[in-house]
Amino acid sequence: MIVLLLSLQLNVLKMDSLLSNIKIAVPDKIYIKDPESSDLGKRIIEHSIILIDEIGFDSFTFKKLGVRIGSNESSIYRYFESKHKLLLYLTSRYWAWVEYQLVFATHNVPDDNTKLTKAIEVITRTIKEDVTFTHINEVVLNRIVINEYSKSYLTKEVDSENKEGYFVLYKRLIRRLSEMITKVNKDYQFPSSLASTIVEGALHQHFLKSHFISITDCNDKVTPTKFFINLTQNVLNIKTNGSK
Amino acid sequence: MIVLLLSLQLNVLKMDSLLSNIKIAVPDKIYIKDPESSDLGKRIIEHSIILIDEIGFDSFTFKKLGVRIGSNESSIYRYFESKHKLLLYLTSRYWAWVEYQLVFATHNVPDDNTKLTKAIEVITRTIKEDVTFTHINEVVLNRIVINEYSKSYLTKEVDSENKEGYFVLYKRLIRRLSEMITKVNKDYQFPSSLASTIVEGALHQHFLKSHFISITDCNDKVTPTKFFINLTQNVLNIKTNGSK
DNA sequence: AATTTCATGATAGTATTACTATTATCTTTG
DNA sequence: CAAAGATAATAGTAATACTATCATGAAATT
Repeated sequence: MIVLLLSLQLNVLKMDSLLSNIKIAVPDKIYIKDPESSDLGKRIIEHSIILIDEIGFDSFTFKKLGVRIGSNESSIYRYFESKHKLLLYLTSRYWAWVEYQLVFATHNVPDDNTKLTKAIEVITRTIKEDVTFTHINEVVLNRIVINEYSKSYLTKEVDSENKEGYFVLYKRLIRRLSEMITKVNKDYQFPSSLASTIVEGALHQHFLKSHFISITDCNDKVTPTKFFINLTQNVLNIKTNGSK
Repeated sequence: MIVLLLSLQLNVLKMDSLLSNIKIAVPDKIYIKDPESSDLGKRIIEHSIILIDEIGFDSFTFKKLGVRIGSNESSIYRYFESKHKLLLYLTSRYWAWVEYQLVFATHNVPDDNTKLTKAIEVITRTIKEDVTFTHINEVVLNRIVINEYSKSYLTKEVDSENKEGYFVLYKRLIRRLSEMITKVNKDYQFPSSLASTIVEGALHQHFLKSHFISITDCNDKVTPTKFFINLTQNVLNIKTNGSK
């Protein structure tokens, strides 16, 4: 596992203490050659995100990406053995980034309930701006996750790929949320299912508000965040106090 | 729209009254030629369900299906213009079947809360036996929906296909559930989002309990049904009375 | 300065997919 | 019995998802 530094605007000290806690990493078997290790690799990541967003993962090919970045199909294959692995890589980085944001937003928050609420906010919000100034555009990557993430695990190879560790980031984020739920209400019987429902459900509600508005209440004003915070508060029997 | 009779063991009178209410139908543009209208058509449906379950939708091809049913690839193309349309057809029939079960299980139930609970049971349960004795195996079809349904709408063509009416059955089921939620609690602000979360979330929990057990509490004893009934009761502030 | 290494590029090739088109054959119905 | 309609067989196409080989150019090593 290679530790992957996310360049957020933090001072070094804070970053260090956070990183020692969470170790953001992408399982190294996902790629053949680390795309962060070269200029071409970074261009592959940057433009694959843009291309997949534009034409959809199904129509996306390494050949088209090659044309886009002025490079050769065969060169891209030296980094990723298939477009499926590329998707796995991109979405892993997304979940790693969300986990980082979650740890950052919730550390040093003393009240467990406020902490949970902040966690749900981070997980369910619409990403509006490209926070980091790297080759990865989080706004676009978020759209890809909404539109394509399910395809990365709805395969006949899930079980073997799960064993290889390709979904650790996703699962760890959900487990983190699950633990926060349990801290707020020790007697609640389904913390993991609630957590996985929030993470998956948020993606789904974001999708619905763009394509199936008749089966969601979410829109630009009523956000998935509001829906899931309200839901969680009710499910865990939290008395809403006046404070936001 | 051609009305599609589901051969359940019901007396004709009851069936008539139910059908007049719900009109179970598959949008006819989904297929080129109605597969119910011929023996070959029915074999296509029956064995496509089995084959997709066996090898997964991604590896499924009309050529392989042709070999399986001792027919020719080109003949299958006379019924469906693509395997994507076939998926749309199969899943539409699934949702139509669930809707039918839902209407059947909830009609004449006077108490709104009991009605909602029964509806959630129908939507979230594991299908254990092949109820009908047609060419469609609902147990296997249910597995296909769990593993492949998302792929039918996570495409660049969703909006145009939605306009063509390919997702009406799915949306109508969710709207039906949404209405039941509102009847139980008129003040609840997110009935549609709750309904879509239950339907999608149930599929997801079923998937998780087969492949990612560490992020769900569901298993053979703790069913997705229990989780979602408990969740809904809490979200809608329903006081649990002793009666089951 | 020569050489080895290494990353990338170019080209070719393969099996499969997702179809379309045409023609032949077989079955049903008038 | 003939015509119509359904199905089967065959061929063909462009694209996909790769693999393999060889060339080139730049950087690092000797």
